[in-house]
Amino acid sequence: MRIGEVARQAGVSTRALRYYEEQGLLTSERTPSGQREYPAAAVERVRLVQQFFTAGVPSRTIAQLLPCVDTGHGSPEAFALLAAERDRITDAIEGLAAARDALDLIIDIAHHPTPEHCPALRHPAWEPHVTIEAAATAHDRV
Amino acid sequence: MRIGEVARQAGVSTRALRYYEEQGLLTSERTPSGQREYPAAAVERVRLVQQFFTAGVPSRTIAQLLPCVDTGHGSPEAFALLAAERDRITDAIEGLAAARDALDLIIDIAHHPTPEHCPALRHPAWEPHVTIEAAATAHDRV
DNA sequence: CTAGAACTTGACGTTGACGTCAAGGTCAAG
DNA sequence: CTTGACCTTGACGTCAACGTCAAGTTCTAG
Repeated sequence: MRIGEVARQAGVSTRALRYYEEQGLLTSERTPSGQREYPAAAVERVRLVQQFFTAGVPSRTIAQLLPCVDTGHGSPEAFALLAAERDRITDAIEGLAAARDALDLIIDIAHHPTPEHCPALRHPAWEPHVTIEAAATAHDRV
Repeated sequence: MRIGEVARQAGVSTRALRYYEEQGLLTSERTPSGQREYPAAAVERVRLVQQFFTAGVPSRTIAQLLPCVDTGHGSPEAFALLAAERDRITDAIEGLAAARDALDLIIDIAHHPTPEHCPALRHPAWEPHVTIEAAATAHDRV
């Protein structure tokens, strides 16, 4: 496979694939003319890399994790790195869940015309004069 | 409260607070000499903003959400925005969970010296020659 | 009154994962 | 052989959420 096909099947840009290679996340053979040639497994590889990027893992860290994926074992340092990333992701999930709960609360309040039945959010609420200005500005923008 | 105290209590930098104000996420009174003066509720406000940033909500979107938080109700567009962000966060959580599961699987494999008992991950694995190079490079770095 | 901590605006720097344009070489079809 | 899709390297642009420095003003403690 050449780069365009991998990009299509993995759903990323060719620029991204060259960037991955530059960062040591992906390798390629070269044809005599210099074009990159990938095995079919490259598509799955790219999807895995994308998954890590989505999880907020930086490329340098991914480059350290991938050998463990390939060999199926790792040094103690790599193992610690794996665990640290896992914990970091767990924390990130909790942060996201908290934010979603906050949004759900806001949605719930906004869904009922009488907001005073839920003082939990209104207690630390903002000053009224601020609200009015901000609401007006937002109304112009939305 | 002045800006330094809010920053300390909220656990952010003063630069961040000025940035929030610049982006319309935070307002302040001014003393006659021009210094910013915040109510105590500003700390909670900043924490909420931080929570949204953690969830990956950009400042422009937060600026559109906050009026709903303040007033307790929103326009249909704002309501749709709330729901869309909630869904986006839900998807992000799923992505994170998937990445964490992938890491857990890697950790599990790396934890047992015999990786062949789990062909699920090794099937789409990378070419061996790539693995060796990458592992050596990673060993140098880790 | 004076030192120093805290504050102001303004402006440029940083980081990461690419986008995008430039200026070409390569490959398949007709 | 030519056209057009696809590929190459190189280099600069982007965007967001601040960090950081500059140069000056203000508050506070002694």
